[in-house]
Amino acid sequence: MKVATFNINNINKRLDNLLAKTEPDVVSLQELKADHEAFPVCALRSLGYEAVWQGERSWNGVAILARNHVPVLTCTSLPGNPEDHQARYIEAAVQGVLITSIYLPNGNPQPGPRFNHKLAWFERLIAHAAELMASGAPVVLAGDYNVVPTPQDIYPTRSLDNNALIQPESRQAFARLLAQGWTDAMRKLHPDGPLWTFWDYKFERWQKDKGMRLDHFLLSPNLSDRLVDGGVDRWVRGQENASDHAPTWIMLDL
DNA sequence: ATGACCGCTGGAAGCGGA
Repeated sequence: MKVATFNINNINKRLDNLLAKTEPDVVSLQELKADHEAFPVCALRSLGYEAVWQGERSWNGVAILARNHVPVLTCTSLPGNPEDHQARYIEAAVQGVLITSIYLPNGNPQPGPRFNHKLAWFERLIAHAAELMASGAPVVLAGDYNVVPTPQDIYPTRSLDNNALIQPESRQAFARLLAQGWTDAMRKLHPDGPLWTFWDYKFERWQKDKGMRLDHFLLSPNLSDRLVDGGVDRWVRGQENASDHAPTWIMLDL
């Protein structure tokens, strides 16, 4: 089973290049930037994908696609705060594997209320992940975590010292999540070196290959030894009208 | 770095993103 995660930065602007070459079995999408009714159901179906999604006007939006299968929806929001109506979490089962699409709040500027919101959201994710772990189900926690887990996951710079993505609190939250027993799939496959999944639109970051690793796959213990391959489809970031993220994928031998 | 990008809304700049 090939699973991809992709912050697409508006699904209706980038449908053409979404699934063309890599043919993943499951896709976790973030930043649909589409109202619930504007989700391109028919276009995706013509490409062979069924979907579950949570849309939102203007911002956010998450989806899970499956090729030749209908994802079995289990959750359309992260438990723990009934007042949180942003579309940042969806969860579904595909062929017996529980898949998420996580779009964790960015948290800038830091410090401030937005950063506090990010950390609070992270706590809810940690609590929900603990329940998923305890269930014993095979789980892939896929998504855009908006966290640079370690210094090796970002190009050398001091200009982002105050950025929410690299703060100790953000990194500690990610580490606490991992400590439940999850495996950081991409780092397991590629222990050393850059694994950028995002390059800022500004300042020629793509041309200079100054990126960061924000999109992650966390695997439950019963899936970690099923992991056989994974990578970043960097070529997608180099296309015209690209998202500022590149699709990231793993292969599980089930 | 006092940062030049992109997409959103509304119909101009301002916000959010990371």
